[in-house]
Amino acid sequence: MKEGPDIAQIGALIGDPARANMLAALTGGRALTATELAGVGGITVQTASTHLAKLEAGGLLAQRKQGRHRYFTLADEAAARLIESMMGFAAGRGHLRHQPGPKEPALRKARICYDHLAGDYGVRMLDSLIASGAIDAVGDGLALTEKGENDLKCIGIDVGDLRSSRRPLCRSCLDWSERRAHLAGSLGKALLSSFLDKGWARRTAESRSIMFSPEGDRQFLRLFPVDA
Amino acid sequence: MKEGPDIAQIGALIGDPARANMLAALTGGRALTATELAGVGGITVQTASTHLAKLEAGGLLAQRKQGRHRYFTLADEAAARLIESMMGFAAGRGHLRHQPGPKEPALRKARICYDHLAGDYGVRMLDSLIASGAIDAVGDGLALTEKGENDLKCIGIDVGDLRSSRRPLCRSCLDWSERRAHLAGSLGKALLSSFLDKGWARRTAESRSIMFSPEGDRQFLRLFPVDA
DNA sequence: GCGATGCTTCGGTTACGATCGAAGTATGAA
DNA sequence: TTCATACTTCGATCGTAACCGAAGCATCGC
Repeated sequence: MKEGPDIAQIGALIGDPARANMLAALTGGRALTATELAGVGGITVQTASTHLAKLEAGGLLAQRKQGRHRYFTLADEAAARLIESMMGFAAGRGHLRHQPGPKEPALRKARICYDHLAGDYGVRMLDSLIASGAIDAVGDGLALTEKGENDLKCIGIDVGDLRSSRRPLCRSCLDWSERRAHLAGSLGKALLSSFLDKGWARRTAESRSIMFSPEGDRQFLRLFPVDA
Repeated sequence: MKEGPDIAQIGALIGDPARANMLAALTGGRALTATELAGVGGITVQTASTHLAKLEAGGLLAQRKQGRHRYFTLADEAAARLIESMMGFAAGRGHLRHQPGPKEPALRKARICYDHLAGDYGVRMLDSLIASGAIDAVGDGLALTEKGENDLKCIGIDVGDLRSSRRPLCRSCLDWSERRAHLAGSLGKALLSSFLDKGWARRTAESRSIMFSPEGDRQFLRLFPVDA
């Protein structure tokens, strides 16, 4: 007389309105912080925190700690498909909205994140490096390929030097405006430095935004094309 | 600032353990009565009744009243897929069992239901008629085709006579042992009558079971093959 | 070091809904 | 008709979990 309880567990997780709103907001594929998700759910951060812990324990969410933020995403492809199939079933009734992100366009386009490039351009750069085979995305990590090492040498970056530091060469960093990964690590730092050195871009005094010159813009877009 | 509430509603419906057990039991595709579902859920019939009403209102279940029973099934293909995708997601954890049905083998094989054939043979007959194109299953209803009319004439059933009565020619009737549909209506009655007339089968005195003779059995199985 | 921010944990309140007993309705059988 | 079965509705109880205020960590920026 024993039953299959797990379907009830999953259902109950999704069944709370606040949690459902959070999950729906995450189907956009972008990572959101606990505070943002609290807003989405219409609850306080304390309550959101307990909800998020339950969702994570239930295998629906994954979190990624970054500084003092915690970025939450749907756990995996399967979780996303489950949520979407439920939204599909509920079609004909209520809808849902998104909630973009950032404020200043300049910050959104390109800015500094510790020591590397973030924003639209940062995301674009990593996407392009992966697409060209310069970087392998293995699971959550990033690895420079032999081809990538050669490509970088062509634009004046000697990876050998970077390897000597004990800091990781490539690290993936979650972008707070794009909510997708960009390149961090010593290589990310080196790339941004090279852009600044070449005069393609400069830091602004008061803000974190990076201003690309017209020529720098052209070079950057040529070097890191997006085809998709 | 408005959200998409329905996913939470669906989740909450599935999220209750008793309801989840009922839904899981119904993924077998067979219809179950409220009392049986109460047993499945480990609750009393009163509680089950309210649960079933909610599930029906939520679009997950459909019910079919038959005599003093109410047979519940998953509402449709979409509902079944949703439940199964949730069970798939919850895979690796709890399982579920089935709960067959009937008692006496003779009743299970063939019995009378008002005036037509029920049980394994009744279900088999309808399946075969549909497979051969004699009957079209359109939605919940059944319709005799031209081919079917000719086929029936060959075995001595004149459909013209049956049409003259105001009783529906074909009706689908839910089978309490097989939990699948068999053929009722005036055609169902006529078919059973012809079996009895031919001496293929006879009613038993004390029970509702129908006893097929060895020869009748052979003829019936030849006439209504199952290929799948 | 300091204060500010982002998030979690703790404690206590509150509300919702699952549950069942009892009574009511519908159908079938005798 | 009367009784039995299958199910629903009503009413009341009770447990669980959502919720928030306050306090506790952790991290960042200075």
